[in-house]
Amino acid sequence: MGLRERKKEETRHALSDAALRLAVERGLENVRVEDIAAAADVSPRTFNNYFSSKREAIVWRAAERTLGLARQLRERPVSEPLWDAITQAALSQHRTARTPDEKWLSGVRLVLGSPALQGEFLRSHHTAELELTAAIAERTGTDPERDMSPRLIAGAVGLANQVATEYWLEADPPVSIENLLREALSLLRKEVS
Amino acid sequence: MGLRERKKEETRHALSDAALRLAVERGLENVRVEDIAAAADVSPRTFNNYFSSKREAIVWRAAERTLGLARQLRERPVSEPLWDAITQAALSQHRTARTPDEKWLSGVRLVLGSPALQGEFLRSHHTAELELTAAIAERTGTDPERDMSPRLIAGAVGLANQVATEYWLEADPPVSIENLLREALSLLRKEVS
DNA sequence: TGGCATACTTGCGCGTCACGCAAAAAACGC
DNA sequence: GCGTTTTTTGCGTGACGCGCAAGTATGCCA
Repeated sequence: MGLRERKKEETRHALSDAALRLAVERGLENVRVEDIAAAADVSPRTFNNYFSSKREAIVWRAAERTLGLARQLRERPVSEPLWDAITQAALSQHRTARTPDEKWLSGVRLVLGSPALQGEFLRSHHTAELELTAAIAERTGTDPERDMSPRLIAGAVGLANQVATEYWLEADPPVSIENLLREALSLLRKEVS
Repeated sequence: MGLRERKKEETRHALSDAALRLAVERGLENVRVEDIAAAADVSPRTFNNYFSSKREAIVWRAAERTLGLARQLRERPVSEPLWDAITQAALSQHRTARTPDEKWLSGVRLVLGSPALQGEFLRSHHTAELELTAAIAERTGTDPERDMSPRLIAGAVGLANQVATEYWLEADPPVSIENLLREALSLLRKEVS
């Protein structure tokens, strides 16, 4: 990977980070694209070469996170039962981050609290689910064009993730997100009947 | 319901309809708020008293549709098993519209095809799911603040709807959406294990 | 029926945004 | 080094979202 591409990745991260940080600090409405660009030491016009809106920049990291789930799933032995593999892959997504990850927490709060960001978030999440669908279909040897089940399973996993996160955010006293996720996944198995 | 509120509803529908129609006709990018307002015979400024963006206006009808599911569910006898009631309520949502409902079809195509609208659509859908969650919790006598299952079931229903619609749109040869939805719901019951 | 209070509409103006275009600058390969 | 390709940047434009205050329609009670 040449200098060119490394720099691009760097800039992308810098912009996304700056966008999230500033938005958490002063609230989404009080951050102009100009500010983000300045924080990443780049011209305002360049910002739009990377992201087509503030929202997209803020949400980008979260989307990456979700794509990681699909990657993790592909790396698991095919001998493992599907649902187990999914559960492990999903759980490992949350283990990569340190437990109280304050930065992520404020990010989640911000995103889930702002209607404008919610839409962007759900959209990116939906896009990432396509990747997960492909990974599942590959593993089960199913054609996702004909059979809805890979898509449905991917959606169910996304749903579990989403709901677990929602409850984790509100939980008082705090609960570990791993437990919530595990519970959500197992409830989905049992209660949907 | 007084004249005042009736007129408001009327304007709201006129705006939403005009927005959808124009967007389908000329493509989202070629419709200005000004055009929508003109088509609904209202000042541009008034448009923003009803909707805070083009996207919101276009998606509004779809959101209403989803809220109907929750309403339908509440009207079903509590003696009926939950999953049956949900299935019937979901199916009836699609029966209210005439089968080939060309208008709805182009709307769906438009919405699912445009990234900007997808986000807005998913967001409104997500909001409507809260209502569905409440309806389910009420019916099962569960506290949705403590127990994730109503939320998960609502999400699963939304997912089935979404996936069924996606496949229905692509199906060649055409398949009835009722069958797809029924299949999605039953796959969710069985395959999530 | 008249008249007042309330709610809705409208015009204006401002700051911001997304993006096309073309020139300058940087990284690459030979 | 040097020409090529890719990226960054500045500028300009059309549109948007919304606050504000004045105008207009509706609801309601005497």
